[in-house]
Amino acid sequence: MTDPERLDATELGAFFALMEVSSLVQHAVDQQLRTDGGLTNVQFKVLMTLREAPGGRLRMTDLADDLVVSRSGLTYQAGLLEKAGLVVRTPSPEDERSTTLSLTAEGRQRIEDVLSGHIGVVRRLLIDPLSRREITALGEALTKVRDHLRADPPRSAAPRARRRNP
Amino acid sequence: MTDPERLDATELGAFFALMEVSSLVQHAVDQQLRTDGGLTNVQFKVLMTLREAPGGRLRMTDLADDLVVSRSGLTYQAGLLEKAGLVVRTPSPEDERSTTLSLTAEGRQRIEDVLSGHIGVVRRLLIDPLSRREITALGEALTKVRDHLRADPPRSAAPRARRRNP
DNA sequence: TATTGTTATACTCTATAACTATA
DNA sequence: TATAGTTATAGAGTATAACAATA
Repeated sequence: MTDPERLDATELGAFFALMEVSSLVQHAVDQQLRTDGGLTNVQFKVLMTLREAPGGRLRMTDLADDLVVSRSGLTYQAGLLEKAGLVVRTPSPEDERSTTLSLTAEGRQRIEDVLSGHIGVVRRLLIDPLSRREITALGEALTKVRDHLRADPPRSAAPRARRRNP
Repeated sequence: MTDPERLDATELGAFFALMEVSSLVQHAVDQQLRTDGGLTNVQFKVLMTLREAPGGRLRMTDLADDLVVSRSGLTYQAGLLEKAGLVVRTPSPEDERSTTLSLTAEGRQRIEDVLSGHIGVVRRLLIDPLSRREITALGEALTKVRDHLRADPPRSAAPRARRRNP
């Protein structure tokens, strides 16, 4: 199609706008999570992932894979969250090697405390400035890109080989 | 308009797609910069900002403001870049307190070495999957959001008060 | 032997505060 | 007094490798 080593003004504009907007939104969200719930973004993701999981619990390794972090990194974050009472670590009955990380009632409450502000930030910064039409167009374009990225993951984003009980 | 504490499926989809796409693209770009030029994203930004500046040079403080980092943080990065020969620090003649950071020939070359791969990644991941129409729509929506974000900066993203020689 | 999770450790990056030198 | 830049220092977070327990 076009020269692969060049981007025209429209293409470059879309790229720069994407990076700037996501960075500003991310920054605002980080701040909101910290202010409203004393959570970092990673910690929020841990809690949200647990909440989505059946029973609000996941094995450490599976969770680490979901979040694409090292197991030792997750151990560190789980320690912080457990100390805060938002999560508990319990040995798994079926496999004594495993640890199950479970959301506590406090953890669920913390998500509640934070979620409406979270949504508020997103709405105010990203949604409100756009017409319905533009939101749809934005979502469709980005979803298309995401599907391509997932189909052909850029090396480092590739999910780890998932070892399931054989 | 709508309930500020809720986002419908379309709105939520746009938000999630934005965060996932930007994160994957950022990750791919980081890797490309590291592989092709041994540069982190911050270092690349330093070099690019210098290249855009008249004479390829900027005062440390001005550069720190541009990049929204602390001066000590920039000192650290400037040290790395200088050790790599991509940049030189020279005392300013007009104001003996100031240090001017300048791009070296090597620094310019390094940008060249990295830039086509950089553009290639962006094209391959973000541009190629989209039609021309979609690229335009994406850029327009994001530009609109960006303009709003800049007009009403989310606290922490506010540019610092710029002290100019009074 | 392989896997789970933790620990010990090292490294990168960032920022705050103290400091030096100019203005 | 105020500003420019560096340095000393500390803190957060990440990962790799070694380890203990279990499969």
